[in-house]
Amino acid sequence: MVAGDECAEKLPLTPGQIQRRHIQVALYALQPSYCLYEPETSEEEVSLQSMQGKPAADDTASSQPGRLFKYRRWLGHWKPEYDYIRTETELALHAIYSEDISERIGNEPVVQALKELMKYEMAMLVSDDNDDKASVRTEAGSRSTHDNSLVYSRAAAMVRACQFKIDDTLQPEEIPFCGEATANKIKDIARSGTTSVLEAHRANEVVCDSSGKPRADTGGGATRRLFMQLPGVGAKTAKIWYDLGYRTYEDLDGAIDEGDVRSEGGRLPISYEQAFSLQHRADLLEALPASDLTDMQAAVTEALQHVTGDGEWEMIVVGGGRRSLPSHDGDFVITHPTRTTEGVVRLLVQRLVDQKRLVPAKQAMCRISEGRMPAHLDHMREHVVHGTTMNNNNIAVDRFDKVFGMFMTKSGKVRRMDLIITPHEEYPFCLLGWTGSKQYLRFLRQHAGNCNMLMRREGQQSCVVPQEGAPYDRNGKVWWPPGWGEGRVVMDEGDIMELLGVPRREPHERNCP
DNA sequence: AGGCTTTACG
DNA sequence: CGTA
DNA sequence: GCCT
Repeated sequence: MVAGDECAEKLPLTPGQIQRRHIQVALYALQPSYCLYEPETSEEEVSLQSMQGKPAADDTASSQPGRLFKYRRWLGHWKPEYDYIRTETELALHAIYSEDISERIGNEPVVQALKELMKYEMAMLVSDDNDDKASVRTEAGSRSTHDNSLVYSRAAAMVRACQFKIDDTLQPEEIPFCGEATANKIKDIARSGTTSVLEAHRANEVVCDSSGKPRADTGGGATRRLFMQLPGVGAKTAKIWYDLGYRTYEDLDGAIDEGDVRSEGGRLPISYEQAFSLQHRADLLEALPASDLTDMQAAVTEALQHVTGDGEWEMIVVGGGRRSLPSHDGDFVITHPTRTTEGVVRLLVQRLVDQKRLVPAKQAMCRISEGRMPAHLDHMREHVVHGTTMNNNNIAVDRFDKVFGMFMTKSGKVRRMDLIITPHEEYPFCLLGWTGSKQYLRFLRQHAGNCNMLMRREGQQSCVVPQEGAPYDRNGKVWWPPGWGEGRVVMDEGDIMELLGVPRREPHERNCP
């Protein structure tokens, strides 16, 4: 939007523009916690009042106050400042995503159906290796399965937050991210509990798009999704197995028993990691009882104590478990108030394997990644020094040290366990990022204007490391979002949300499916 | 017309 | 290729 | 497929 860009040069700022800046600050926050601060135009003191929603006098030309007012029934309430929210994404962050609520209202069955559709789309996600970027889009505007899974994911989230009971009188404009095609499916589901596309997937049939054309490579959805539930089996492998004619886990068992595996000259391509998952599928597909989480916590704490001689490590459950959902694995963030976390991962893994609590890499999935945040930081500094624009891509990747492995419980069960180790300064950001949900984070990132950061046409970018210094504008002048200043550091997740200009949400309120 | 995470590690 |  |  040309008008909007010019506006940014002049001020006063609209709430939307202000928030875009918070994002810059918070984004470094969000993922690896380093940020390219967007300088420019910021000598003015931004008043809290303007942040609260009074539009700048001249702003109404380029924005449309109240455009989202039609969603008030969905959100369940409305405040004057919402009139100045510009995007569905930002509005979405004002909702609460709690299973309890959608359950009580009666929309949870619709959520589950949409979620199931999303998973089928992910199972269809096999790189159609043919097209170069030029021919990616087929005429009708329908695109990749990834796009479709995004649609379902967002729709499922919107339905979970929806404050009214959905029935078959639903209109497309009533719920964000639900246009005609999605609204029709939702109506089907509300009426009958299912919809044709879903039934086709469940029956392993080829699926048609909204214009009625059969989509290529969409057969076998149910079977492919079944196979994909095994750790180490992705969309590609699932499709290969399906295409070879396997339909059940028992089929795969049989192939192995008969020595019909490819590594022995047979047909079935299966890695030892995948074979391990298949063998222990009963354990791995089970939801974890709380006792397993405490078991993991105790074993890991002991190991940390043993390899560092230090008992002050902090370890907290993240992932679905922290959002009070039953989960199929144990996710933990580990930090230490004073000690360096460098090099701890390897020692930790070694100890856990020695203690027979972690299945060694030779037998099953056990992946260790050592983060490279220092390298990343150097990289950014180099760009700042040279005044060049750094590719924003690097901001989005997670560079924490981590382990993805198979844990043995005391009761002899095999469970997936993820450990993420972070320096103490990064702790709140790491927590937020690993608590999810995935879709909540997508909204957060999109709101943060992830892309805008690299779209600076000119000028320098300042690199700001949280708690090492203040953000600057182009003139070297310090600029902080309202409520923030020199001495204040991010202490918890809520601070990050505040910097991003979105309401604070407890973990159980971030359950976008 | 083009954005929707993104990419390093094993 | 699969992982978060 | 939905949004800007």
